[in-house]
Amino acid sequence: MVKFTRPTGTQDILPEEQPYWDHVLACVAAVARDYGFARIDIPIFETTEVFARGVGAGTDIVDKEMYSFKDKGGNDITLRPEFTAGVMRAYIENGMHVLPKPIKLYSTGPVFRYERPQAGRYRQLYQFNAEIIGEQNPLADLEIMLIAWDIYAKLEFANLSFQLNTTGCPVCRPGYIEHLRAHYRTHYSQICDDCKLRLDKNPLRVLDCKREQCQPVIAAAPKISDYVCDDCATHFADLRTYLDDLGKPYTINHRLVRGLDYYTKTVFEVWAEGIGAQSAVCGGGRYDGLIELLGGAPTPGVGFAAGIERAVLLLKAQNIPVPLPPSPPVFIAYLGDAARRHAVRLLVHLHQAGFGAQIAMSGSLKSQLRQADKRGARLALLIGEDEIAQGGVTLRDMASGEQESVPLGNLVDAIQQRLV
RNA sequence: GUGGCUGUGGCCUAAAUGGUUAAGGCUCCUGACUGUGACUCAGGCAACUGUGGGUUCAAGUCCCACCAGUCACCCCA
Repeated sequence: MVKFTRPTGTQDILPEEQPYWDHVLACVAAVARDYGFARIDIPIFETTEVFARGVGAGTDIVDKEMYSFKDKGGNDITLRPEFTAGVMRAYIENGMHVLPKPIKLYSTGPVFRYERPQAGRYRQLYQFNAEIIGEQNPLADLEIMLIAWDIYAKLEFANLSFQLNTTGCPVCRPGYIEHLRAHYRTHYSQICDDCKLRLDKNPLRVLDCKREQCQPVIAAAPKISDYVCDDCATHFADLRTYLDDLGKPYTINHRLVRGLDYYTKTVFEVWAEGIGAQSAVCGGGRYDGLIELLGGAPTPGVGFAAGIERAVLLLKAQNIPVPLPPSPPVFIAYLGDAARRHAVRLLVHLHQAGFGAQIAMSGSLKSQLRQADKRGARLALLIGEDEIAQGGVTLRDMASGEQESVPLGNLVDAIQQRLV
C-alpha cells in the first residue's frame, strides 16, 4: 500500500491546534466589527490575469510562486496568492462603488504561494486581510494600521512595533529610482550579485538586502522620503501627525519596501519578536492605482494582510493561554441491548432539551465510564435493567462520584441543577 | 531556486568501536471474583529503523542519491 503524505508546505491543523486558530479568528472578527469592517469572501481561485495585472508581472509572487493551471474548459486559473487583487476585482464586479464610502472590508482564508517552507511559512497559508476603499485621506491609512495593531494587542502580543515608510507614487517614484540607481552605479563593484539583478528588475528591493557587503551602500543610499512629491510628502507627514497625536510608537524605516507592485505612498509592517527570521507579523500599505489598473474607476485604497500561522506560532512562543472549547457535559452509559435503546432515546431527548451529550458506542460499563472521564464529561447517566424497571436513570457526578436515582420526568431539571 | 543540520512504532527517547527475533516511556485498548472512571498493578495493539541503491560474512549504525522536516538565504504574511 502506498503511503500518502501531505504535499510539501501544507499542514494538517489537528484538533489540539484548533483552539489557537479559533482564538485568532475570533479576535480578528471582534476587532473588525468594532471598526465597522464588513466581511467579504471571494473565490480561492481567480482568472490568472487578475493577479498578473494586480500584483504585477515582475514580482516574484507572479513570476515564480503562483499555482497556475488550465481548467477543463481551457481557462487560465490561479490559486489566490493574496487577497487584495481579488477583493478589488469583487469590488468592481459587484458595483460596490455605489456603497457609502469609505468601504471597509475584511477577509480570512487560505492563500497559496510556491515557496520553500520554513518556520511560520507555508505554501498553503492562512491570512486575515482588511481593506479601506475609496478614501485618500491618511486617516484611512491610520485606521488600517490601528486595526492591525489592535488585533495583536487583543491577542496580548508583547514587543509590538510599527515600521513605516512611504514609497511615493507614479509621479515621484521614477525620479527617486533614478537617484537610487545612480548611487548604486557608483558603488557597483561593492554590491552582491542579487542586488545587481534587483537594480534592474525591482530596484527598490535593493534597500532590504541582508548581505553584509551591501550594508554600507544601503546606509549611504538616498532616502525616498527626501525625493517624494509634495502630495506624497504631505500625506506622509499627516499620517505621522496622527500617529504622534495618539502616541503610537513607530519607526521610520527607509529600507521598508513591499514586494508587490501596487503599493503607493504608505507602506508599513507590524513587528513582533520570537518567530525567527520573520520579524514582520503583518504588512500593508496604500494602493491608489490598483482599482483603475483592474478596470475600475480611479479609486484609492489601503489595506494590510497578516499570516495566521505566525500569529499562532507567537501565541505558543509567548505562552499565551487560549480558551478551550467546552466538551459536552453529559455522557450516557448503559448495560445491555435493551438499555442501549433507552439510552439512544435519551440522547436525542437531551439534545432536544439543549444539552451537550454523548453516548457510549460499545464496551463494558467500566470502559464506558472510562470514556466519560477521558471525554471530560461532568455527569454520567447510567441505564441498566434496574433503571429501566424503575423508569429512571442513575445520575453520577464525575468529579465527586456521588450518584442518585432520577425519574425520567425530573431528569432535565436534575441535569440543569448539577451543571450550574 | 541556494546552503547547513536532521530523519527509529501516533508522540518522546535507547540500541558500546557495524554483529542474534530493534528496547523503554507516553498515548490507545483489555483485565484485576463478572453494574461503575481518575491512582496502582498486569497484559495487549502498534516500526519491513524516511525511500532506493551501494560497501560488508553482517547496517538502524558506513557511503551515495532522492524525499521530507528544520534553520538561514531568496521572497514574503
